[in-house]
Amino acid sequence: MKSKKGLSMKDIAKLSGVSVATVSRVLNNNGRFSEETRKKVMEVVEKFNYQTNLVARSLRTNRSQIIGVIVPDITNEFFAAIVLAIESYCFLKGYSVFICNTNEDEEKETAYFKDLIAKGIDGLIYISGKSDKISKETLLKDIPIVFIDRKPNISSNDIVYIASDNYKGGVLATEALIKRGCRNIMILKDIRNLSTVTQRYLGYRDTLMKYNINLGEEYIVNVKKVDFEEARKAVKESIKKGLTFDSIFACTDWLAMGAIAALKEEKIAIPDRVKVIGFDNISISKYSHPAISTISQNPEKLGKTAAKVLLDLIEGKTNKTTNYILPVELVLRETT
Amino acid sequence: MKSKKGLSMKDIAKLSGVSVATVSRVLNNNGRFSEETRKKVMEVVEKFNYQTNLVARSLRTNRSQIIGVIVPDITNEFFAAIVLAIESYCFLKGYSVFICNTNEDEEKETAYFKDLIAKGIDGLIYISGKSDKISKETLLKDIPIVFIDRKPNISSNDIVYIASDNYKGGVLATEALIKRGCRNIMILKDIRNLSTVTQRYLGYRDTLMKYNINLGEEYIVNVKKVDFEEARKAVKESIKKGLTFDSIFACTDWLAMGAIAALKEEKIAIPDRVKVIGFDNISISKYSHPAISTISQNPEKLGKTAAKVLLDLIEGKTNKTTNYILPVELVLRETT
DNA sequence: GAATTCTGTTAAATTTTTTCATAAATAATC
DNA sequence: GATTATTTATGAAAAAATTTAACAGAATTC
Repeated sequence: MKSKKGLSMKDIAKLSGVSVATVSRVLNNNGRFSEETRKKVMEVVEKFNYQTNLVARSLRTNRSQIIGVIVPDITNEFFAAIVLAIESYCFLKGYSVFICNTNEDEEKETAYFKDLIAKGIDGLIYISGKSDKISKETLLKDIPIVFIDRKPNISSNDIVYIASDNYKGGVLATEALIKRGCRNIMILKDIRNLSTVTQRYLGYRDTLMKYNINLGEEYIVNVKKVDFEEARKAVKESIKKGLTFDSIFACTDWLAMGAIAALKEEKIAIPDRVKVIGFDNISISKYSHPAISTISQNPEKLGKTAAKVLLDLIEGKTNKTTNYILPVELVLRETT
Repeated sequence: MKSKKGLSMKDIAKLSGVSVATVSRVLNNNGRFSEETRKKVMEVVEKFNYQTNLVARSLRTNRSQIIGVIVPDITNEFFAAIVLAIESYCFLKGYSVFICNTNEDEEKETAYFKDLIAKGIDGLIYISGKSDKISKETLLKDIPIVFIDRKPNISSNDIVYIASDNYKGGVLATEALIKRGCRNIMILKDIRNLSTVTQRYLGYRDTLMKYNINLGEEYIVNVKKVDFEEARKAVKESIKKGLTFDSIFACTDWLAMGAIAALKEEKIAIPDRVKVIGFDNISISKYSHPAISTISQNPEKLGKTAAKVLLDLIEGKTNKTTNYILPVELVLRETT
């Protein structure tokens, strides 16, 4: 693959009869030059459709106008929406984004992180990553980092954390069920204690306490993976064990989907005998049957906020390290 | 944001008492060096966790180990699955990917294309892009390009086209409906004549002909946008107009979703009075009510194939410009 | 003693930005 | 109006980190 290399500044300089430095000055509107030379240079630039070699610029300036986004799974609608928002904002501001799917694989995360640094990214957005492993290395290079969704267990000047109000979401979901007469509320959640899930759980727990509801450990049903099948099996098992519950707070819409499948199979009427509420408000929750009540997050806002904060940090427009907690909303549909 | 720049080869050279070139040779396992020096160098490299500056390498070698992916909307599950497959394969092979959402905006497409070239990408995957606008510029720089899904209206040595067998999909869908007794089959499709949709339509048309079914123009219902609401409105309008149809072939699952919503609102029984079949087999089609029969594509295979072909082209392992048409499958569910 | 092999050094190349120096033009001073 | 001071425009050269090619010296083999 021989590549017909494009013109370089040197060529432009020669063609327009000035020095390389002058071309650079004109192109970047930086330093002094006469109107006359500007015109001369720009004519040649346009005639030959000259494009700056961004690799060379990056080497020289140590700035790349590139950020990295590390995300578990872009196939997940919620993450995809966040990424889209990041990408859109970055495009507007002249940044490109490296997309890095980790599938929660720590090794892949570390490998990507190193590679991104070596490629000279200006900043990094970490969506729900494992976040602990890289802490030390991260802090050595100091590019700004923004965490979305999952809280990092490290802190630094250049680190910001952005998430939805998961605690409030847990409260809203639980209260919605209690207001509809439920007392035996099962919570269906990821077994790993991710900050997001933990917050939702705490909202649930505190709300039960507030209403003087006391439930045994068996009402906390953990699944190994946030996945339709896992949820279906777990709920089915609880039914088989004879657990009496009148509602399920699923910490994810996909878990809710699985729970509903189990209930249907057992011919348990929704919402009459058991009510269900999910979390995330992914599109499927609206169109599945029955339509799932849920707590909606705003992934666009999460993504845009993250991108904005990161770019501001990169460009030195801010250096405050405040965290952002975005509001959630209760969406009532047919399962409650 | 002062950046504590990492060590350079020069530092490693100094620290291990050899020359820069020697360090390079050791690191790239290129040229000759003694085992002794190798050890000396690697010790220092590991001790200080040296990372090659990929920007400098890229500048010198004119190779970046980066590819670009231009995609209309990563939020679309089908595209997301393709992108994930691309990314996974690239990661395995040591490439990173720039993700570029265009939202079908031609200007954004062109801007991204230029930027990607300036950033020195080694190759490009175009998913269902507008593909015509950039043709000339594309061919000037000669990096290999692989098109997925939508057929480019240009051809070149370095261009490959990969898609599902959309024609066959159209045939399968239409035959499935005919076999279930349908004769008045509406086709619901995107008004833009994208190669994918056109192929599906031709499959439909030819199948009707094969079975001697003759339908008026009014059975071809076009929507401006592939979108739930558009489909709902369009189908509703056809009903109001008094069109008699016993089935709908929707060229996309999302269109099928909208069609079903319209039918439900009009209290038309599915599949008893009207059967529906979609295209793509996105996850929602399985879980919506009634579950949608559809033609399944294999986005993972599309993405992986595209990535493999592109990387082979980049690395000169192949230079054949064959196109790939991947098989589709009929998935029967409740709407037929 | 010549040819071959091995090892390491030096210098050039990639493209852009920046610093420094010089030349030219303009303004300020007496 | 001549001299100095200031401003403006431009070019030359260095720097950024790496790879590669040319080269030189030493060791080995024939």
